[in-house]
Amino acid sequence: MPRRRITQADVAAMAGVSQATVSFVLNDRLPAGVHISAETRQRVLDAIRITGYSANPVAQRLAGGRNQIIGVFTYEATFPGGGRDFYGPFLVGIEHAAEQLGIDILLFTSARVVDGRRRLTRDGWQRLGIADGCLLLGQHEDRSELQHLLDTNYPFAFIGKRTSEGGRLPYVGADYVAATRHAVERLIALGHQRIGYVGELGTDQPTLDRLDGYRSTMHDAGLSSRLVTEEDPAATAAAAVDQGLTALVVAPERDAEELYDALLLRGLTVPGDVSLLLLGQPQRRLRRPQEWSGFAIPREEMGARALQLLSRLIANQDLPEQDQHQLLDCAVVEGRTVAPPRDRTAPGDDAALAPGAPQSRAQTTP
Amino acid sequence: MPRRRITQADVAAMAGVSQATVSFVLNDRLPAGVHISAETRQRVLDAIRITGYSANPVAQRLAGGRNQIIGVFTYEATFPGGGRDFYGPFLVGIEHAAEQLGIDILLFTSARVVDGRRRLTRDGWQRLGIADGCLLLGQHEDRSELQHLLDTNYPFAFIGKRTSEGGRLPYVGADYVAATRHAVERLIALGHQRIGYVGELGTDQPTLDRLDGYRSTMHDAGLSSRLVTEEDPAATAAAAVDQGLTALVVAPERDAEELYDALLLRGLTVPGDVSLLLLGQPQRRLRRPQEWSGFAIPREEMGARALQLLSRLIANQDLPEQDQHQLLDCAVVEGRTVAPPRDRTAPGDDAALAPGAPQSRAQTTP
DNA sequence: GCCCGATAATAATGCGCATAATCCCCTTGT
DNA sequence: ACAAGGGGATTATGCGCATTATTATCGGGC
Repeated sequence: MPRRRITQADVAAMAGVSQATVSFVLNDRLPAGVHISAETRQRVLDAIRITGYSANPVAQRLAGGRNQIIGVFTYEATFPGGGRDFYGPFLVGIEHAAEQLGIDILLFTSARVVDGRRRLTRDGWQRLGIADGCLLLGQHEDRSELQHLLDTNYPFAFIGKRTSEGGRLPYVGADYVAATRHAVERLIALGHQRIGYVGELGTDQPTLDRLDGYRSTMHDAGLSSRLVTEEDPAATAAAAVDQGLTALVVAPERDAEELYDALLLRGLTVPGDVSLLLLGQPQRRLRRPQEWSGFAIPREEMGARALQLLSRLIANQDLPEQDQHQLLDCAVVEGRTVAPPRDRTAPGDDAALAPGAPQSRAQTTP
Repeated sequence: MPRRRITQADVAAMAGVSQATVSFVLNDRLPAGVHISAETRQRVLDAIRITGYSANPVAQRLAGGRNQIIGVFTYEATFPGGGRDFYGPFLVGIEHAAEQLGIDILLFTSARVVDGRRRLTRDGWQRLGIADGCLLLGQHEDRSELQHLLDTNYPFAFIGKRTSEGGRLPYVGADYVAATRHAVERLIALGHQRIGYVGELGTDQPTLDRLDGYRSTMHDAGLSSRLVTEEDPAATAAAAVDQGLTALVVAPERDAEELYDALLLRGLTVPGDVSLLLLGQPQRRLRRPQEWSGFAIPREEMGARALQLLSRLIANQDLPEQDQHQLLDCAVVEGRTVAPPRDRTAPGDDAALAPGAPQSRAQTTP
């Protein structure tokens, strides 16, 4: 173990060539007009092996090269509210892909948090430059920040579908439309007709997609959409009762567990009287995630795929459209909160319950 | 938003000074012989504010400065076996502290994995140089790698107690000795006398500390130690029965849940016939962590404290001994797998169960 | 009147690498 | 015999910053 780190100059000296030659051999790319003979090339490679040289990533980067570091930026401040449960799986996927690609991950934890979201201001921009590119995570991205990324041609990719900026934003997302569609179809197949959508009418992409999936599926089935937008779980439960809904698809931003409790309080059983279907996974950890019927976002795979996408963006200049915008399927979660509607069978007819459905109310609590 | 990034030279031009002067003002440190007047200083500061300058971390680092990046290196390959569940909390703590200190985190996911553990070879060393310092995580560190770190005076800190290298290794660990001592005392206070230690006799620090805590506490109480080192859960259960043990303290490397099942298979109830106490937290996620009596390693706090320690190591040259070696207390987990020994009460006397202990075998399964 | 020291700042250098610009030599065509 | 061209490499430059060495000015002490 030498005291001073070995540089290209050291390798060059040993091989009897110039530092530039070493750099050319390493990058295996001859910038038009430069020629290296096979023999020289081999001498350099030998010297590299003998000295155990490896490039200094800092210098590499400063000189305008790549350094195999990819940044991860989360718009949401991760910690308040245990967002780690939600974002963790993405990171796991990212790390997994990084390991395979021989890439290091830089977490931009230093970015200032303003109004509960991280901002990419002044030093933020500079810090991005450490990495070859950056993965962006979270809902509330900032338009001007995006514009800057595009302007500077800095490689980046989103985790989560993005349609703004004229489709110029590369992303790997989850197919909420199809998943929601599938969920609603599942309820319809069981015989439900009065199916409500519980959630707020935001303009974020997941919400738009879920609403799209819900509305179009209901429409195709000749059923009418019923949106329940009450904030309060008790009010939601009341609305469901008033409208005689037999099933609810619930946006994960809503407190599903509290809705469940509110329904029980009103004397309704789940899924006996009302079926509940969760459209995704909430930020908060559920007490018994497996019990909830719904679908699961393939978060680990999204992370891994996003890193791979970004890696290719960095290598190639441009990718075919279908690679830049990837939508992954969500896995169906069977769960125990879905059953045929009561009104199609004799009241109290337990045979109508889904297979394996629990018999007592206490055990049903997901 | 300027197209080209603003450099110290830009700031210098605006303030009508030299680039070096800007650097001096920024670092607020005058290297003996250099003087900056208050007026000039202010002009530079103004220019910095106006231009929105912020340092390029890459250049900073290349020039031998600090760049507010701290590396995290995990010896164990994180993924196989869901180590994320175990290492995740450390990372959460690290991130939390990083956020407060304005530091970015670099995960060395690129380090080659050999024999299931990451190695800090060739390019590993170079890559460490990106960061101001590095946190080391995991059991199986390599002596020669450590030596290199010490030789090169590279700032680092361990998460987890380290006694090798003559106490020259800074760490933040969990106080396994005290926690185990406390656990055993808890059993003794309940009336247990035949208390066994289940686990292998490794030479890793946690094992040594747990054994130390166990042995010394037993000795102090005038009881004799009984080590059960069988690999197989069934064999362990058999040994426990043969020796008439009424309580087992279990190293988390052992499959506690399978031991539990094996005891049930032999007709013993937990905690009715045998109390179980888990000495820490297993890598694998338990089915019902809260049910297990034992103690919890303050992993988030360890991560945070380690980052703070490292940050201070980087800033100051040397720290007082008690700051370099920190042991944090483990939290007692009440759980439901501990009760007074059967032989002190009438057989079948349920009053001997811990308060709130479940009545049926099925529900007792943690 | 001159040297010394303190003050105030600048020029110069190097970190390790990528890359543009340049140079040398040998072959080929005319 | 000489220009043209291309293979084979080198030298030079700059990335943005920290730091060392150097320059310039001014006020006192003798």
